[in-house]
Amino acid sequence: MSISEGENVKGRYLITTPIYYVNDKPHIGHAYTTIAADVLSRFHRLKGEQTFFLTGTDEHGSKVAEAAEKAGISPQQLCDKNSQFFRNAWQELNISYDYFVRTTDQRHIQAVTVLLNKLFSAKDQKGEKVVYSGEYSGLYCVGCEKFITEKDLVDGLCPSHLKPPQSLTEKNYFFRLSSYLPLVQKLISEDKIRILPEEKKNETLGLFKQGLEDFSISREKVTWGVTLPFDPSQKAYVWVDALPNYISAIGYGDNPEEFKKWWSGGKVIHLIGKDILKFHNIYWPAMLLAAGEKTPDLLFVHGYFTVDGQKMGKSLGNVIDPHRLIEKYGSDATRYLLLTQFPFGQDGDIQEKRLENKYNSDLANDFGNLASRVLKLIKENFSGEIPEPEDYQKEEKELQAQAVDTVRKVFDYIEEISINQGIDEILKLVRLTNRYVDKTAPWNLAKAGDKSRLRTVLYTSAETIRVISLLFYPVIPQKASKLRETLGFKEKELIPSLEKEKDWGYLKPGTKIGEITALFPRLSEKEKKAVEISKEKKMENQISIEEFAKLDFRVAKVLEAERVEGAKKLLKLKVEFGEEKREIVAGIAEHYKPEDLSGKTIILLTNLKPARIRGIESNGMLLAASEGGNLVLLTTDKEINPGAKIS
RNA sequence: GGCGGCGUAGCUCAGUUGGUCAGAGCAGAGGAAUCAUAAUCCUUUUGUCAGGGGUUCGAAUCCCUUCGCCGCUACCA
Repeated sequence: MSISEGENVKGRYLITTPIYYVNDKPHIGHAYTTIAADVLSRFHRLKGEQTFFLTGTDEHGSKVAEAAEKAGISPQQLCDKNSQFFRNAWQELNISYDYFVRTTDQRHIQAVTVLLNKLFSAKDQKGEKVVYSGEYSGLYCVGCEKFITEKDLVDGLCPSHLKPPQSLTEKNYFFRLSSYLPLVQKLISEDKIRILPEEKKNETLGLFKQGLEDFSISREKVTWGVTLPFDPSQKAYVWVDALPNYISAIGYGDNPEEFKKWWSGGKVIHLIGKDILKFHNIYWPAMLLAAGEKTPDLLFVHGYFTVDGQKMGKSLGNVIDPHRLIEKYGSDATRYLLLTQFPFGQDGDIQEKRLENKYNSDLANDFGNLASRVLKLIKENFSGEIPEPEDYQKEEKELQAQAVDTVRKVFDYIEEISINQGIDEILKLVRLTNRYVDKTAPWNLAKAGDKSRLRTVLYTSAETIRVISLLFYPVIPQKASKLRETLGFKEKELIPSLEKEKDWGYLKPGTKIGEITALFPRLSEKEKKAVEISKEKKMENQISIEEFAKLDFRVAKVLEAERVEGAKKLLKLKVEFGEEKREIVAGIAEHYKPEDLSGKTIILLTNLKPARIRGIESNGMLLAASEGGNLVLLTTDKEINPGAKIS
């Protein structure tokens, strides 16, 4: 057990995003996580810390194999193609990853093989084998030749083959998660594995209470995957294939020194979305412990967002392609806007209107215009050379103190992954500088011919803008560099360094400034409309008559009823309506005895998606009214034939 | 049903351990200024801090409870 050897070298970071499944196209959700990771990485590099920023694609699994077959190409070709989409998107967004891992890379496969062997030969504290063979049972579609989950079913049928799946059992290898749960739980509650935000830590700890079962690490029927070294008839299942990307990319399988440098020698930060919380917060540390490796230092779980109040989803057609935002706002502004819509770590809503507002107010009006006004004043009054400050007065000293203080605050926030607060501090400094410029009114000093005071004021303003360019660089790298170029920095200094320029006075008087252009041109009303996607907002909680008409309610008669074995609340009912007979399961056993039900007239929703409850398929839902602990069945006021439609 | 989270100005949200905590930004209104991307700066309206009860000298902040929303989960369907 090597948790104690995790004596971190200060200032070395491994920062990761999840690896994205190649069956998806890059969307705004992927972009969000990746941008955040990029911003964090750039902040650490700015501090001069060693940083390894890792992202990549997850490429195995039967879904990929299927998609490839459909497209008439090999799975590898499909992966090559789709993986490239992600790299293109990241290039557009200026993502500075150090390594792009692909689970179909030979080196990844090798690392997974090494890990699997390690796990296979590992024993837990009680001396039991960590990996054991067992049986996995699930719903299997013969057409697809794979297991499908209930969620994938449409009307109880496999959506691609329109056949009911069959229950099937296959041999699998399992990971003895149970042996590591107490330790993982302890590490999490003691913040040895830190989980942020705090709520997500609690949520994770809550999972332990619910009981977690050993999980399967292999599949027999899958062909596109990593072959188990100890059983060639099986492929590694997603979690033992995907999660190890974090170590394969830094040399777990082929470069122990490099691996050690980053993994045990650095602070490991995983950025994840809340959908994969359980796997990263529990499975992954457990696997690492079993393999004798250090557990991650920090798991940051960020939120999900809705778009204009609606969940994002392919079916809803409101998936935002990062391209569109980049076209409208540019790469830097897109980065800024996505990160500032809501606190990192919470769920939030993205609204076109708010993106526009924020672009204009923060970036164009506050920041861009500040740079413009100050630089133009320098150009006009000092023929484009940074003036030499003379006598710093109270106003200057205050602004200086604020600027220096902001640098400290921003880095403090970033250390805690509070990206929003960090950015907010930068914006505060921008506003402060605008206020300073207004208060000192350099244009009046120019008119009055007070050159001495004017020099001091303009130098102070420009120098503060330089500090802002330093702090803003990780968020908006291109624009920040552009601004630095205008401030007169040469190539090597376009990328700032905290060490060199954290103190006041880095900007050298006499430096010739460059050509002044608008950093973030304001969006005109026309441009706003050009890309608008707003749709009629539906009244919440109201449905249309068409929607109601989709519900097929019928009068039905109960033929027989019986208890469901082992279930307190469930009854299995045979019902009849019109010509049709059906079996449904209803949770009414605590209120109705089976013998009282036969012959009863009920109201049945007939076109509800079937569901398996306690192994029995239920093909409809009867209506009942409940209040507190009371429940009564709905029936008809007078006799009517079963099958009668209700509307 | 269980577990967890959330509910603070029109909007997005800050409010560590209870005592200037009733705030910021945006939007709205009025004004100043004119260097600047018609940008900036100043002033300003709205809040039973979801409702109720309790602990306390004192609670948005702790406890109980009700309501609403969200997530996971279950013998909901």
